[in-house]
Amino acid sequence: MLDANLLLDDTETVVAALARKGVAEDTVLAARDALANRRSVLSELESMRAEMNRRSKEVGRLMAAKDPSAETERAGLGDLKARIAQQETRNREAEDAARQEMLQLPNLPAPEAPDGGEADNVVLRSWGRAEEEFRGTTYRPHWDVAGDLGIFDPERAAKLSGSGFALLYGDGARLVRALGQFALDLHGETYTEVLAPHVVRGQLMEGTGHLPKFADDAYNIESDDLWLIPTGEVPLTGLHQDEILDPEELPKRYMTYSACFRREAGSAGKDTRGLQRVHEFHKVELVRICTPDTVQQEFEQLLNDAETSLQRLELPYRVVDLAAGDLTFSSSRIFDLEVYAPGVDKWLEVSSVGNFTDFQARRGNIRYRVPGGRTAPVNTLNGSGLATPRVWAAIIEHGQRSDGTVEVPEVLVPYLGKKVIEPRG
RNA sequence: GGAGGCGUCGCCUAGUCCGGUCUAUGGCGCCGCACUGCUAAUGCGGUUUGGGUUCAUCGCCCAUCGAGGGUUCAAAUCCCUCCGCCUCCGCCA
Repeated sequence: MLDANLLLDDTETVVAALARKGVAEDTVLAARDALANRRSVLSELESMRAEMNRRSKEVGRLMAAKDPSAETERAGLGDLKARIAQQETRNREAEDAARQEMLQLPNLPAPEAPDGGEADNVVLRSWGRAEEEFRGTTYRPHWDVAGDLGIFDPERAAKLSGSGFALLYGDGARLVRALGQFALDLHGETYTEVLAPHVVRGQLMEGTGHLPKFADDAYNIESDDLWLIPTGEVPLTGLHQDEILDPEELPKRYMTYSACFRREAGSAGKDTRGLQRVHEFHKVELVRICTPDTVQQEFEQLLNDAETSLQRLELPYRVVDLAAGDLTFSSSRIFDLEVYAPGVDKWLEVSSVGNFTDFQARRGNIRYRVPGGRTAPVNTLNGSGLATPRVWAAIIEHGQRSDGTVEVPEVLVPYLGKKVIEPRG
């Protein structure tokens, strides 16, 4: 949620900033007008209530004094009561309208984010072997390698749950668990490990910005009015909803290894082969909650943490600075980490490290006590510490050998219990 | 799933039966000031949250006693629905 006062007092700034995210000026102005209208309706309602409160107390005094005019005064309040009821209806409508408009507005992009859309994303740096070095050698896609090893079975996955689900066996399954364990151990010094529910209230989804606009992307359990989390970000960021935190206890750093559920509505058939895009996967998510004055530093550390995971796994990756028009709804700045997968010959997005400034904090009502005594929204950040399906695919493609076996990165050996994955017997 | 109990401004707590001086009591904690060589103790004052008005302060106004409705001139208090917690029973890993 944007700061209502900023939108009211400095509409031009908001219009200009959101234009970079592709939001039409009319949309912003509509929200501004809805806010202004709500404010004037509420103001009117409040003065009516003030009058009612004053005269009601007077009735009480007159009745206690046995004053005969009490009954007259009491009866005279009926009209005011009716007018207040009408104004309350108007106020409720104005408030709902303003809220709906505000929930539709995305976060402001950071001034430093590049202009333009997806085509204008900037590759900041690369790590590991260059893409060109893989030319001249034939790499098979992970679904072929893993299929032949007998550790990946998309056909039966479809039988169980429909298209877009994964089914892994033996070392394939164990590799997922190894990756999760590896990432948790790697980041355990910095982050508090959390095991949170995978099923949450809509309020939490709204807090992170996944609702109401993107309801079609998430799985909803209607019978209980609950949602399957699309990312561990949702419960971790939601931990402190409606709380006022002591600045002494900030920053808070949490991580969770969780399943993630995504309907991927609208993206069917696009780069979906193998494990590139699945409805359910496992991920270690990193979340930081801090004050605005430390957010930049926390952001850099978070990016560094996400990169460290890939470096330890010896996977070549690049850091992409997303252009304003390609930023997600709730973010102000995002650095994507993309791993090069030689089998599919593509850069796979494996982590999206984002700064959400106070946008999620406003939606989720997460505040801290400013030294002066006032409260202010905190800042939130998150990024994948390790997302298994695409990293899993990259490891299979990089480690494949001519005899069909797969050599895994050294750091995973203790977790997998072996250096080479061989065909399942 | 069933029965019962409970939910008050950081924590504990009074108030709810019987609606109006509740502008929500008291204690603890915390903040400020005074006293004091320092600390402690003591005294005085302040301390829910959100919004509005104001350049800002002070002040004033509105809402807020788990949430949402209802009754009433008036609701912490009466009625309804929901949520959460506790105890017992059932079921179960």
